[in-house]
Amino acid sequence: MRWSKTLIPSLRNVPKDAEAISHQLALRAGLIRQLSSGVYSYLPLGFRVLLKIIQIIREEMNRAGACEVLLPALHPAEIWKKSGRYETLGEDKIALKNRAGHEFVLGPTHEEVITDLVGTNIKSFRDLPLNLYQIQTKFRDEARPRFGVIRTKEFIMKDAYSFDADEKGLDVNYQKMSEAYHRIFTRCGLKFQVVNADTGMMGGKMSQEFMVICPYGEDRVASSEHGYLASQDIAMRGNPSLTTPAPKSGKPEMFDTPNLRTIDEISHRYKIQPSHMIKTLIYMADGKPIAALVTGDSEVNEGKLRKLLSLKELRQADGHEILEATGAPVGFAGPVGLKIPVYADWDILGIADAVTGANQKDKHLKNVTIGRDFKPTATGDIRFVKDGDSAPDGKGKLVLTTSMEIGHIFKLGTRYTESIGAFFLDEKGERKPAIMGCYGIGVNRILAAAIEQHHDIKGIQWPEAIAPFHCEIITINQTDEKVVKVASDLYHELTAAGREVLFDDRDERAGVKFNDADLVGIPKQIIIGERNLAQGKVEIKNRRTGETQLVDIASLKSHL
RNA sequence: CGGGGUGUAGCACAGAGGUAGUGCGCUCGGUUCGGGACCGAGAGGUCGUAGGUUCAAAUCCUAUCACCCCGACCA
Repeated sequence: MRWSKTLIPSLRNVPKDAEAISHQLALRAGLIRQLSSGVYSYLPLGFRVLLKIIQIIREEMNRAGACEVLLPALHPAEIWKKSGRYETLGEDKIALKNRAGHEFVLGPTHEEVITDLVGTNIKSFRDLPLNLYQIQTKFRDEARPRFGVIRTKEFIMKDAYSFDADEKGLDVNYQKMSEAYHRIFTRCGLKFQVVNADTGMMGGKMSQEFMVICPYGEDRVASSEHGYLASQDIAMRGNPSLTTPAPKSGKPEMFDTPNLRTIDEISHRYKIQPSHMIKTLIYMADGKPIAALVTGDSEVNEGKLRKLLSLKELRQADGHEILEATGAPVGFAGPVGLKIPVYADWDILGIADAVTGANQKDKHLKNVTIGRDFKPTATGDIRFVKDGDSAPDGKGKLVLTTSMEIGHIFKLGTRYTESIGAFFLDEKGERKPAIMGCYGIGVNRILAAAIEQHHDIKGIQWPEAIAPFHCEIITINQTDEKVVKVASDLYHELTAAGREVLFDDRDERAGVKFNDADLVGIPKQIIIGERNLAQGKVEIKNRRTGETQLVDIASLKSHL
């Protein structure tokens, strides 16, 4: 590809307000262009990277025994309604209507359509197992697109769905896919780890996330040096078994806090450590109010609380419900005198003489001590883990790292096959729903992750396997006939030999071309200038190591 | 959906009631040319959009839209 005939923008001349490194470099190196919030065009350089990634995914899916299909981006809402997920899709869903008034969903995910498709095509256990995948654009009306290409409204996903006759079969497929994912991400040059994850709204029994550690991910992973590894959403911690210190005070005392509702406001105003405050949150648990207590510097993990209490539904109470449950408006709840069940995090056992809400408008209490002034219904691990918490196995401490999710695999079970209808007859002639697994990869995120993990101050250092080109030919002086002749001969020769070559044939100064080449990050640079040409030599530079070598033109190919 | 911010040339920004500006990029001419050159001459904008105040609005007011950031949310 000739640089001058390609849509590569002027690389010095690109917005520099981007947050994530991958976003900034993707813009500056001419891979992408923003169209609107969370929607990007891929320019030739970026698109070639996507194609490389897609090719690797195809090869590995094939090895894992999956078959490629292509499902429509528009799904009849009827199918979604059957799964029960349509109503709850909420913000995520982009719906359209046709002229007849029928509603369509612009596919945020494809469990429903694939299950419908498979359901009408399988009859017998002999038709299983089945593993189908596609690589397709997904649309999600993300509330907040972020970090450039890392979270977008429109993105390319490889999604695979397995259907099995029994649990054992699902385990086999799940394992195969897990191995395929390991190979894919390794081939793409990524360092990653696999963590147990929350199954979230998808339901199902088991799921694992493939996480890439980088400073601009949205997710946090908790790990211990003894091998504990889990997403922060579900990470547990060891019981610190705290004993409550003896209170220094006699009894709780009320004080005025006009219009001070948040932990921040009170800790600032009265110089109290947030860790010495009891944050009291009111939830509606299966329709009944409960209180959850954590220290002021912690956050309640609703997922953990829900599990601990075996609840179906848990949501934050609204202002009206809080007033009813505590007798005070939002911001003044506290455990003392509360009539509803109170669940305290273990941390609360470790503080005496704490500050908390008084259940009266504009009032808080100080000198509140657990056990003496209130008795929780139960204590447990109900907050998000923090750096330095002890690991749940009691061995070592937890460390949190920021990371980006690039793949997710689920054992779904029969949720969709039952509701949408994908049944088969087993050996005994019994009608059974197929057992399903689903497996997703964010293709664009691999591109972002690769940049996050492979760059330096000058630009991108593409891993060989997904670099947009194998090498870049740079002419030092595009007006020198001999240089141009040698360069374009070489370009044609290498291209004919199957090498992917970018030919920087612009009439720019050498410095500009060198800097652009380093920014774009193609692994090998072939530098052609009259000085070396006089000796019949050209220079090869390795982008990653910076090493250069002078070689004879004739022997160039053997050096690439 | 809540809180904050920004919309002026392709990009980054300045202008805070009275010829529409600067830097980079772009075009042309010349000198240069192995790590982001220099000189000279140009082209390019109904100042996001709509309404209002005013003799006069990029500037003040109102509404609206877009984008960014922080939260809420999130396969």
